[in-house]
Order: sequence, then C-alpha cells, then structure tokens
Amino acid sequence: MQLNKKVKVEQGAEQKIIAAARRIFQRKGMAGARMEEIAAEAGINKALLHYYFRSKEKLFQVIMMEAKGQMLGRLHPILGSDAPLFEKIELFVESYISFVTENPFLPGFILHEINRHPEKLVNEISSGAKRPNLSKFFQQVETEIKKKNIIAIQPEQLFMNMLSMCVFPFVGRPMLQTVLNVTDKKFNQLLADRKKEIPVFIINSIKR
Amino acid sequence: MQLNKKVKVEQGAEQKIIAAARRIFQRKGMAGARMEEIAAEAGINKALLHYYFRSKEKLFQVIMMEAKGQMLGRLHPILGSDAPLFEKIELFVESYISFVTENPFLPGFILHEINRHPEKLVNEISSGAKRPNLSKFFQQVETEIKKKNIIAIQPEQLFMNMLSMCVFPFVGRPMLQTVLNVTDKKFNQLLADRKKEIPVFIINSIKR
DNA sequence: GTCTATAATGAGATAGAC
DNA sequence: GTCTATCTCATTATAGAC
Repeated sequence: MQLNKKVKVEQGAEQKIIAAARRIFQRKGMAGARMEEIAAEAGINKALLHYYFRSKEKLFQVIMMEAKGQMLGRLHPILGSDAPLFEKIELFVESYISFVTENPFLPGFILHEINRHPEKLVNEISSGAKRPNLSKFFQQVETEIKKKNIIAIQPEQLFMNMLSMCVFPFVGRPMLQTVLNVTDKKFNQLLADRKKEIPVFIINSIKR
Repeated sequence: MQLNKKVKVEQGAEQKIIAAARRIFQRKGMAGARMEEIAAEAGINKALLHYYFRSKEKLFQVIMMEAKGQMLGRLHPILGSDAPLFEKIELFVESYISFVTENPFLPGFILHEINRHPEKLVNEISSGAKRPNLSKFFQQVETEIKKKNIIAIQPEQLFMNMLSMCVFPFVGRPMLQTVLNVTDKKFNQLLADRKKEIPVFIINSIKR
C-alpha cells in the first residue's frame, strides 16, 4: 500500500498553484497580478485556477493569510520568551533577518496591500495566529532601565528601531542598492552582516 | 493688466489632475489606480485626463518621476554638506522625517513600483535629479573612525540604519500600529518624537 | 477645454469536451 | 482533473458635440 506516492517531489496541482500565486502576488500585489500569469508560472491552465480556488480574490486571501501569519507569528515566540534582554535582541534580529532573506518580497507585499485597504483593519491578523504580544518584552525593557542597566528609552521606540533595521533593507533594497551603488553580491553580504551588526548597534546604543 | 489671475487658489485643470493622480497613485499604485477615480478626485471628467496626458502610463510617469526626485533629491544636499558628522545626522533625520510625515505614502509607492518592474533599473533616477552621492558622508565616517571619535562601522551599514529608522515606521505604519496596539494620536506622537530620538540612538551607538 | 457617448481591449470567470 | 473556447464585465481610450 503506497499512499502519497507522488507527494514529495512532484507536488499536486493545488500546491503548484499556491507556490506560483505566492511568487506572483508577493511581487506584483493583488491588483498587479494576472491569473494568466499565475497559471503559466504554475505550468497549468487558467481555468484550473478557478477549479481549485473559485476566484482571484479567494486565491489571494489564501496567500495573504499565510503571509500575515508568517510575519507576525515570529514575533511572540521570541519576544515573549524568557531570554534576557540583550540575548533576546540578538535572537530576534538573527531570526527575522534569516526569515526575510528567504522571503524578501513578503514585507513589501503585506504593507502595500494593507495600504490599499485602509478600511479592513489589520486586526483580523491571519485570523488564527495569536495576536502578537509585546508586553513581556516591554516589561523587560522597563526593568532594565530601572536597574540602570540600559539608558531610558521608550520600549515602543526601541522595537520600531529594531524592526526597521531588520526589515527595511529588504523592502527598500532597489533604492538602497542604487544609492549605495553596490553589486548584488556586495549588497547580499551587507545584509548577511547585519545579523551581527544590528544587535551590536542596538546594544551599544542602549547599554550603560 | 492682471495676468495669472486665477493661478493662486484655483489651480488649472492640469495641476488639479496632477495633485489627484499623486494621491491616488501613491496610495494604490499603478495597477490599483483607476483613471475614473483620478478624474473624480480632480473634480473633472475622465476624458480630460487623456486630453492632458495621453495615457494612464504617461500620467503615471509624471508622478513617478516627481516621486523619485523628491525621495532621492534630499539625500545629496544634506549628506554632501560640510556639516560635522553628528550634526549632519541630526539634520538628515530631522529633514527626512519631516518630509515623509508630509508624504507618508511616497516611500511605499516607489518601493512597490520598483519591485513590479525588476527589468527597468532604477538608474534612470528621475532622469534629471543629480545622482545621489554619498561619498562625502562616507569619507566623514571613515575619518571619524580613524580619529577614534566613533567606533568602527561600515558607512553603508550606518546609512542603512539611519534611513531604515526614518522611513520604515511610515511604510510599515499599519503593521506597527497594530502590533504596538496604540491609537493614531499616540502613534503620531511616537513618530514626531523620533526626530529627536533617532539621532540620540545613533550617536549613542557609534560615539566612543 | 470640457463634456457625453461609445468603441476597443484586457482580464476574470464559466461552459463543456475529453 | 485538465483543457480550449467563450462569455461578461470593468477599464482604458477615442470620437465628436458644444
């Protein structure tokens, strides 16, 4: 009895569609993506898209839900952990940059789509992923300030700085690379270096 | 002889169109924008758009060129000036945040559109604005490192950190505001505070 | 210059054969 | 399940009156 014979290497049509839709939607957004293009990318026919996912909107929802879950799902496990503050910062930066390196279009995609629909609040966060909770991290920051281990800083500002430095270089890559006038290779190296550089930069800034 | 009688308050159709196109394109992107919508926003007729600008593509080019010029044009005058490094950082952050506060959708717009067209290199930078030149700034950083006034840091990393912290909170506002769970008012306050907070954060980090 | 009406095209969705 | 052919509608673009 050999079940799932072709599941591994040669994925089913549904999975091929999702993979293709992910690539196209993330690069071009809902409005810019074409069902035709997604079908081609998946190596199948346009009609088949509608067979598996009734409409473009439905297919988009699948991709968007997955995306939000990935972006926000990483926050809580790390920031809510019991690791000491400096270690936590290192873990967070390392983890987030690794993730975005694998999914460079994901942040820009989410942000663009949210801007397009100011009405739909972001609150339906992946309608399943637990709402990110930063309170643990914030408390930790406050505690370290009281203990005079770090300088006074609003935890919100610290978090913004951290996330900004991790994510923006990916979202803004084309602009940055042009302005810095560096090759792909060199830019990739800069990005990789940031896993170590950002924690140092942050900790230098806040420690007493 | 009163020339330009109505130029001030009541702008001509062409200017009304550009202003409307700016708002719509920046929020929804090329693919998401509708000529109908731009016409309505400008308080005129759809056909008139085509009278002034032959096509949607042409109108888009106008807006995009302006946008790139604004984003990149601010770099050189500040970073290329003769101000001392720390002062320059303060000036840059102050100026860039002020500008993005006035044009919150501009960075996301440019970044999204560049992603949609990986083919067209960004090199045609506003086809008129002088190519941003960071060499002065970079030299200054190197000098201060040699003089042991600041710690060793790659100038590129410093610049990325600076720009990231200034721009990302605007691009990622919806996400950040959800995660931080704060009101519009509070978030605006955080953004305003950053004009002072970021320079302190950066200088704390790099100064010896 | 500005409008209304309409043509032309692009793209999502469905029908029906295999 | 998968395809080809087709329908339908939204949207860009033009024609032509005023």
